[in-house]
Parts: sequence; C-alpha cells; structure tokens
Amino acid sequence: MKLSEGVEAAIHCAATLVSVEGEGTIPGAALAGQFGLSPSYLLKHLNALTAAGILESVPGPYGGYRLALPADRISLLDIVLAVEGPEPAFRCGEIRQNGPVKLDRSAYVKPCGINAAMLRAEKAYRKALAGERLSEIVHNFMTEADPRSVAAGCAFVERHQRPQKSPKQK
Amino acid sequence: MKLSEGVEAAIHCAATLVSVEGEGTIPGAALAGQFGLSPSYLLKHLNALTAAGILESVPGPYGGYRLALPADRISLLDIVLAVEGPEPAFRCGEIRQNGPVKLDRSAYVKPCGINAAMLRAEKAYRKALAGERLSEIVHNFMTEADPRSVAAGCAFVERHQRPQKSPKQK
DNA sequence: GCAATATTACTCGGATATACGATGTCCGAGTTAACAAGG
DNA sequence: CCTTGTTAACTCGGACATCGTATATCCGAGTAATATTGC
Repeated sequence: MKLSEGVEAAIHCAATLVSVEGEGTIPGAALAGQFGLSPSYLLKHLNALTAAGILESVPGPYGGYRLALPADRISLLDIVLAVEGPEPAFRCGEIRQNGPVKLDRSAYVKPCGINAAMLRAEKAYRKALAGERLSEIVHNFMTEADPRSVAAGCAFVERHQRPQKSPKQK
Repeated sequence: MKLSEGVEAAIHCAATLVSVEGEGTIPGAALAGQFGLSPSYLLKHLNALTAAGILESVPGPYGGYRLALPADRISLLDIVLAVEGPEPAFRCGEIRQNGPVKLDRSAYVKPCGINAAMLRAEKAYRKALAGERLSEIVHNFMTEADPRSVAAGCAFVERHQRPQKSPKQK
C-alpha cells in the first residue's frame, strides 16, 4: 500500500496554482523548478490533472496551467484519483474460486466478504480525502505556516504568473 | 495507490485458519493449493504474519500454521500492516524545500500541511480497517455465504487439519 | 504610419528507455515422527 | 516386550531470478506573440 510519488507533486502544484489571479497561468517548467523535479516528468502528472478536468492548460507563449475549478470545489480525492487512477486499492482476485474443488458458478454469486470489508474501509478513506479541500489547505498554509515560507511561495507566483489579457506588462 | 496481491492471500489464509480446532495446524502448501497460489511465494507472506505475531508456525512433520491470537483480536489492519509494512502510504518527500530559493531550516519546522491532510485521511482508513475483525468476517461468511461454499471450506479444514496431540488418528 | 503575413520562440502532449520493487522460484536448516536394533 | 538411538521425511525460512509498473527522458504538434514587409 503506497501512493506514487507523483501524488505529492500534483498536490503541491495544484496548491500553488490556487494563488494565481484570474486568467493567469504558470508554465509547467516553472513549477518543476520550484519543487526540484524533472520538468518532463511533472508534465505527465499535470496532464493527468488536465484530463480529469482539475486543471486547464493553455499552449503557446505566455501559456501554462491554471485551475479549471474554484479551489473549494477541488478535494484531495479528486487529485489522488486523477493521478493514481479510479480503481480501488484492493482488487479482489476471486482466489476463493481457484481451489482444486470446482463448485458451480452459482455458489459464488454472493460477493466475497473479504472484498466487501476492504472496500468498506477504502470508502472511509475516500470520504476523508474528499473532505480535505484544496482551499482549506491553502488557507491553513497562509495563516499558520512560517511567514518566510509563505512569502517565498507568493514571490514565486508573482514572478512566473502570466497574465492572459495584458501581455505588454514588463 | 494499490495494495500488493499478497494481502488478499494473507487474509484468506488467516480466515481459513480461524476454523482450525485448538492446537491443530494446516501446512502452508495446503493453503497454497486451496487458493491456487505458488506455495513458495505464499510462504513469504505467511512468514510475515508469523513475524508480526498473528500466526504461529510449527516445523517438522504434522507441522504447519495456526492463529497465534483469538480471532476477535485480529483485525484486517493487523494483516495489512504485517504484509505491506507499517509506513504510511503517503510519504512526504519535503519537495517544498527543493526549490532554487533556499530558506533557513527554521522556516520548515512546522509540518507540511499537505502531508498532515493526507495522514488524517489515512488515519481514517486505518481506523476503519481496525474495526473489521477477522472473527466477524468469518461469522458473516458462515451465515450468509452459499452453503456449498461453506461446506467446501469446512471440508478442506477437516482434510488438512493436523492435530498436535493425537497423531495416531487415521 | 498601418495592416497583413511569415517567422520564431515558447508551450503542452504523447511515444520511448530505464530503475526499482513486487512477484515467483529454488535450495538449505530444523524438527519431529517413525523405524530398527539392542537389552 | 520395552527402551534407545538412528533414520528419514516433512515442515518452515531465507537467498536467488524474473516480471511489471512507476519513474525518467526525449522529440514532435500546436499556438500566439513578434518581427518583417508591402501598401
């Protein structure tokens, strides 16, 4: 049971994009640099978030990524599912049917109780993840984190933000 | 996010061992045959359960595995942790510190809010898993599952059970 | 001076290698029951 | 017939290949700003 490393990157990027104003965007390469990640690899995960409708991507110069939804509509569950895929962590292989004694298929119409129990637990996990909204995480960061860290985050956004409507600013 | 395949096998084996009477044991090879698994590979997982204090192993002829605890003291969480390892699924790599601008270490004494949120959700998951007791799962299986399936399970235990105290029975 | 056009630089997107971990297999150490031999 | 020592078979336990997936990388398609050129 372990989540891929990309989940952490995806959440950090999404949290950073919350601070972007209006139609502005931040290039994927800038985000990769901010977190010391391989740009080409981060793109893969950002792409997954885009496909899931969490981010929007705009190509060309002054392009980049922005949130496709308001931050209070995005939960950690959305991000995790987008990166890891929607299938549950516990996949029942129906090994109860693999024994040497072959019973009729009708003996297995009832779902496997073990599978049901594992899925109940996983449902609780997803419910908890769905309760963690991106807006709340960013809010807590702004109010509780070290001021230097907050300032550095804001400076990064200021520096790389690309306003979509007024490209003449320099 | 996906659990290893061995978790399913481990849970099925543990559930099967609940029906063993008293000091009796079932060999690992028999369990592997019952679920159509590679015997040598299943041993690895059963070994992990033994190391975690969930199972007991007795060597030699008429040896095998038995539960080390009463079934109502064993939860699915215990089994999952034994097989997958105790570390949490989400491991914070502290990528927030990997950026080009290096802040003093004192700026990061507060734990990462994203990590905290993920761990909260995982705590809920573990709590739910801890509530799923092995005794309950077996009880539900006995009362709700198809009678043919229950009979097959009992027959398997009868056939391979190795009483520890009276080996003369044949 | 202005507008239209070609260029260019910058972005994302998918196809392609590589590394690590889970999966699967094998052989050895240990233990206990059975057996044989001696008393 | 009972005791004792030996044998042998069966068990688990850890070390060794193999496969699959996540990780990492590269190159190509697309787009919009910009420079250029003609009017």
